Amino acid sequence: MQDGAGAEAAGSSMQALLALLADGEEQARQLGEMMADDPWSRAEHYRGAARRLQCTLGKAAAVARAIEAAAPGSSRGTDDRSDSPRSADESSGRTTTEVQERQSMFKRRKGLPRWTAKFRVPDASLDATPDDGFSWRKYGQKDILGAKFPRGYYRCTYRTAQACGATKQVQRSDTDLCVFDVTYQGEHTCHQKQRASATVAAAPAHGAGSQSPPPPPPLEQQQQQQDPSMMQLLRLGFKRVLKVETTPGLHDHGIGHRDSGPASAPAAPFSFPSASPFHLAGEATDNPAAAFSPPPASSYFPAPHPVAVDGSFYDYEASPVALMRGAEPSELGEVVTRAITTGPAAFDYSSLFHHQAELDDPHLPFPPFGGPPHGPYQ
DNA sequence: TAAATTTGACCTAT
DNA sequence: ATAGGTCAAATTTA
Repeated sequence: MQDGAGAEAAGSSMQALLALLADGEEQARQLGEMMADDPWSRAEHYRGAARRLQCTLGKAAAVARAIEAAAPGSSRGTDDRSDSPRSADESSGRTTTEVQERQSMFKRRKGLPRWTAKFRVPDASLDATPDDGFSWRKYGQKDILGAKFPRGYYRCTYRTAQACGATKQVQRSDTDLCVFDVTYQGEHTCHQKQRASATVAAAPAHGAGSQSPPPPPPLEQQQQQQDPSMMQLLRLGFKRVLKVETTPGLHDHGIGHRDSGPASAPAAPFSFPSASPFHLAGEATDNPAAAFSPPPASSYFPAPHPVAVDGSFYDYEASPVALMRGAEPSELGEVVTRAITTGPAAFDYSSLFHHQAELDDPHLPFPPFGGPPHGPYQ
């Protein structure tokens, strides 16, 4: 529902925003070319380009905020346009702005942190789904090429109520009916409390919730570095470099990043129930990648870590694994092992994760710092 | 009756 | 053109 006045006002701003974004895109592309053409040139070049890009994106963010303020409700958080009828949309009545809005929305979503987990249910015969204690709402199902089972699409139950953009995709393994590959995207910003008891939904058929908390990521990889918050990073002017791990064949870097600052994320977006129904599984069946995760995840958890429950397991995978699972390398971007911010205060678990950032622009020579370059947004 | 799921159409990216 | 992802009307469930 777009309110007339607001929408109009937003219209021109939107044009400006789009223009700025286009600029940013172009600048990023140029930066990428600079890199490609002259990989040995001095850092100043890149710094300058990065600064420009930063500036542009900062302006874009400002405009976006202005739009948001002018037309509240019309564009909620990550995505929300629940009521724009699509079927009836006069096929041609779409304005280019609408189209672009939609596109940018897609990209925004694409940029959300993404990680994968495997769940095992005790009984393959049941069409059970793993339950991690979070409340999800199924919004779609799709047959996937090459997969025996359809993939289920879920989003946080509180998506509209609390503008929580967390989503997940659940895919039953072709080979092991007890196993489910669950891909999470976006962190929970809602205030729902993760049910600690959640038993792997051995739960009969439907009902049951779903699962998956983005708990502690598998800090595999040996690398450990200080990972200041993104804002800090920006403040440092990209000085501090995150170690990026590239996947064979690729040379652009993806960097896990936190999308919009936890809107109102009070503290840790995720909580770890003292008794999670899952326990990390190192036995990721087929992938050698499992070899990467020697350090028992448990050692990273400050507190009681997941406990095994009726044979279920829960484990995180980093993109390399995903790669092995047949994902498109290009779609994976790279993995960035993020370090732990020692700051006890605002300890954000999400920074522990291996975010699988997916770059929209493969030319981007540096991490997609989605954050506005100017101070802490908000 | 409200909330959740199903399902086919629609949309975007590749 | 195709595959994957999302929407929303219809339907089912609580």
